[in-house]
Amino acid sequence: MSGLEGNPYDPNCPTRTILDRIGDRWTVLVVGTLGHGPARFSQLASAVGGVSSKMLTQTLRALERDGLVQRTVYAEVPPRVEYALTDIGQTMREPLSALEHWAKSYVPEVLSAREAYDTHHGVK
Amino acid sequence: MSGLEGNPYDPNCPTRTILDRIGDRWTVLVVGTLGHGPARFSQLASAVGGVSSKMLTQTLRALERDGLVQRTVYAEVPPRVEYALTDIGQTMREPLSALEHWAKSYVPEVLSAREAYDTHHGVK
DNA sequence: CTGTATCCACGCTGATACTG
DNA sequence: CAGTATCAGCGTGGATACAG
Repeated sequence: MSGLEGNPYDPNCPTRTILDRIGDRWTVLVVGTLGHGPARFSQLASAVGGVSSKMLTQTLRALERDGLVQRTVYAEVPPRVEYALTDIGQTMREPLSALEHWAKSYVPEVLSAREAYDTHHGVK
Repeated sequence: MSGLEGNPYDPNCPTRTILDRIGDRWTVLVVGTLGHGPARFSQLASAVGGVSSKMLTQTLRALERDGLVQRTVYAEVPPRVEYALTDIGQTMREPLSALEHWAKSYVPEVLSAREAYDTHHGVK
């Protein structure tokens, strides 16, 4: 019964695990970019936009550790490193797309609900 | 083009908006619980488990502000407050379920990928 | 019962500088 | 090119106490 309910700290709760991963600021953007095909570190950096190399590395490492992204280093000079979604990584795009689709459909309403709320209560 | 790509700080990016909301620790649990039907504050508290009243209130207020949850106060003694998903709130359950379903299917693999990774690299 | 008010510690994140 | 190292700031969330 560890789905939309359950202890949020339970490391065995699958939903919490994935939520913790996609809840950060860059993971979804990186997965979305890699969905178009493999990309190099610098390509990802400019495609995502505004991400520091530290954060990009950190995001990529987490994804790699989870088996969602494949990291390939080519022994060249200058160094070339390519990242690609694994098969599992690919499957994650679907629920993410569902979320994106929902967002595009309803967030405008959410935003206007916020305005209305802020108008009737104190806007800070 | 503000979907799985785009500026993560853009307040107009729908995906970012929803990700910011469900990325926290309690929102998904609360929505999941309310999916079974309306519930009172104390019912939510025990159903979710481990949440402080501060955090539960904060989560509920955010959901209410976004028009996803309806808050109804009954002028009784002792006070009774009931929370329920709005129509829009209900629609959000679908993409959340998709995510949950994905999680249940693939997180076991993710977890073993982590173990494998930690074995080959330094485990802390 | 249903919250509100404080205080505080932790972790995430960005900026900056440096390296193979 | 593709990172790593270090540091500092800020927000998020928990504990606790109190209130309508």
